[in-house]
Amino acid sequence: MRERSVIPELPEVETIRLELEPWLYGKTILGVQLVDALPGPKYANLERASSQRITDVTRRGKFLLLPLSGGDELIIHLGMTGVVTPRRPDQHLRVQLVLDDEGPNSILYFCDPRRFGRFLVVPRGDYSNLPTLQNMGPEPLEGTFTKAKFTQALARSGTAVKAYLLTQKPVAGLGNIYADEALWRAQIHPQTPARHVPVSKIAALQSAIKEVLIASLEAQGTTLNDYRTVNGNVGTYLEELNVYGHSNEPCPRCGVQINKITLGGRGTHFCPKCQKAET
DNA sequence: CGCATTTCCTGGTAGC
DNA sequence: TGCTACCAGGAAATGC
Repeated sequence: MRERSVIPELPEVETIRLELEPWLYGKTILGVQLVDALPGPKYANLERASSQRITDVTRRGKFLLLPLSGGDELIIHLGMTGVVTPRRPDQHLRVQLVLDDEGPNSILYFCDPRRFGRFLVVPRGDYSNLPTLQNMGPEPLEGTFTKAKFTQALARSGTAVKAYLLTQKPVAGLGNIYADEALWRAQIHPQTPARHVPVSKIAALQSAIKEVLIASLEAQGTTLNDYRTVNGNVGTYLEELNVYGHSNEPCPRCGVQINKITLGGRGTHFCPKCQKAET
């Protein structure tokens, strides 16, 4: 297990899931403690995890879902800065899970400097207190992400397509980085109302989303800052980003300067020439 | 109900 | 150097 600094979207969460699986699968939780965090909805029912066995390590969008043997489910969302690690962090420790494991991996630490993450227990499959998970669209890399469903979802919203992608409703797992990258690939202006995305470009957007996520998964995600103390691998997709973080640099496709605007309160990067507004 | 805006939170950094 | 001000953003809450 490693620590890493990312803003976790689907590729980063899946990379983390792949590392967690061999560690956590089948382990029993012996105890759980909240540390430097107040009880509340972000840590709901955590005490229930104790004495249950982790029967699977799965993911839905950006949520890690760990079904437990007693009929519950442990849900971990990393937010912006959440880290799951067997190494005790120096600060910002929020939760520790004691596992029936010997040696250096016997405690799982959840560290979360900005406190945007969540670490809670629900009855298995009961997402009524997690509306984003409850209303989440299809997994982008599974067969359920069809052109027909995607077209219908886009038609339902007049919101700017970038902001709509971030709701997780048309498709799961996109965050600020990959939404910008996918729209650039498909040559769609981020401000275009979702239902005005030309029919001729919907398939391109669907493909772009899959391509960007697959390429990032292969690179083990994007690591945004230059942690020098990290041991272990660091996602390298940062080098392959075309627009995110590239404002005022030339568009790799046409050479025109990349613009940065605020959309839905989020930094949004696009090429004003390749990505024409549809209004 | 639909959509836009604000809130949460703190490390990093720009500017003085 | 040390201070202030501001920026980053996933999801939920709030506002209209």
